[in-house]
Amino acid sequence: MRHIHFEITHQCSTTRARVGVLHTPHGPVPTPVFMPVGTQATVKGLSQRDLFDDLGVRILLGNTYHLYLRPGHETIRKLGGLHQFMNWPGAILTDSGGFQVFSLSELRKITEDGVRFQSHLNGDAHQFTPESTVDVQLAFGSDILMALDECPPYPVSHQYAHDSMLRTVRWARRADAHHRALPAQHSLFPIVQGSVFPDLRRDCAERLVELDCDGYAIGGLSVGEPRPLSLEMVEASEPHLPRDRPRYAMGVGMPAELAEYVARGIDMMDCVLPSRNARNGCLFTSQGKLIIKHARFKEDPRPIDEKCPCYTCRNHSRAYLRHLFQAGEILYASLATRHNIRRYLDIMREIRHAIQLDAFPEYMQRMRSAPAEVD
RNA sequence: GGACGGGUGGGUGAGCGGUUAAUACCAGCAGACUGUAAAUCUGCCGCCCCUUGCGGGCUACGGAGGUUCGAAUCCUCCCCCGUCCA
Repeated sequence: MRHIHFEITHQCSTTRARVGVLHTPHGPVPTPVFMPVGTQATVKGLSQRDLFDDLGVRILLGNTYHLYLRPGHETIRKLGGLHQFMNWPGAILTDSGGFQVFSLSELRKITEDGVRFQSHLNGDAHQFTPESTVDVQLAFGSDILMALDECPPYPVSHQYAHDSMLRTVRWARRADAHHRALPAQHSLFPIVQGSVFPDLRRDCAERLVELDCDGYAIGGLSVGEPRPLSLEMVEASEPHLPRDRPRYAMGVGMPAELAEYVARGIDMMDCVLPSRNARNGCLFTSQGKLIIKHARFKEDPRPIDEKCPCYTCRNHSRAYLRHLFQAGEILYASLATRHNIRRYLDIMREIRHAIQLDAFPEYMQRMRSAPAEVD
């Protein structure tokens, strides 16, 4: 029984890229798609109207660990689920908390049963298991649930990566079995791990495919490994995943890398870079990155990106945005985030368009020779 | 006129005989950020020199003298500022 149906409409004749539609209970999502990260039921700095109506976002991320701790999944369930709680009309994918195994490594302990977290909010202990994280995500009413996994750091030994990967597979089986036993209308994606070892990646993918899930994720990327390795790990995993299911590369990437992932068969990506970097003064443009706090923009009347059609670029100058940033004004975060998310979504639109025209390799060539930084 | 308190690097403000070119915060200038413990974090921040290293030189804690091997730190005088009493 397939709850999330994936329809492939175009395939690149040269690369492994494809264009399709992810049919979710909360509407269709054109792929390849970039999913903005809304960890705490909000993409920091933007309203749901900004995201859905203005930017055209159709799928967002939420986070199980954070929303379980606050406000609590039962609270969200009582308020009608995450969609109703945050008034989001589009689809929602929730991460399982597996990334917090990595990012909050000082505050957790891994056992065969699951992960015991010490809350970063108040120190309370909370046990996360493959089954409980499915339950929590079902309470949210997520369209796509992620299986609990262990995201190991980099570097890690082959032995550790191997043991960790097998545990992640066992957890995925438990999560899948638990999910199938419930009257869910949503889909559970397991996550391919294996650190930077191609043999483990392949092994992991092959084991997870036996679960016949609606989609598969490739995790454990961008945890400090050299950039090329991230792409190599996708190359090692993707051929072993079913061609007719969506593939989700978790936590990537820089603007110039998006097409690289798509070329390797990736349909879904998410990353905090556009939102976090926006707040920290790093803006992405068609001419490369622009650090808005640089003194050279103090009296620059131009928009962030002359070619960008976003609200921020149509209405405000670099000088004004720099002023807002320097002054610590809250409007800055909103305007900057709106621009960066728009930039990512525009790149994805360009990618889809290029694939539809079967001109994707040429598009990649242009992206590879694009400037890294605004001059 | 008198009595106290105080004048420190762009600002606020520590230090009160050597380890002080001088704590901290702010401002300023850069760097980082990849399934968000992040509107965060890191570095630089008197001038000059050597591409260099915990490198060298110069100038600096209101001003001028003095005590001392050594002073932002102690003494004398002067100039400012604040509070209080006339």
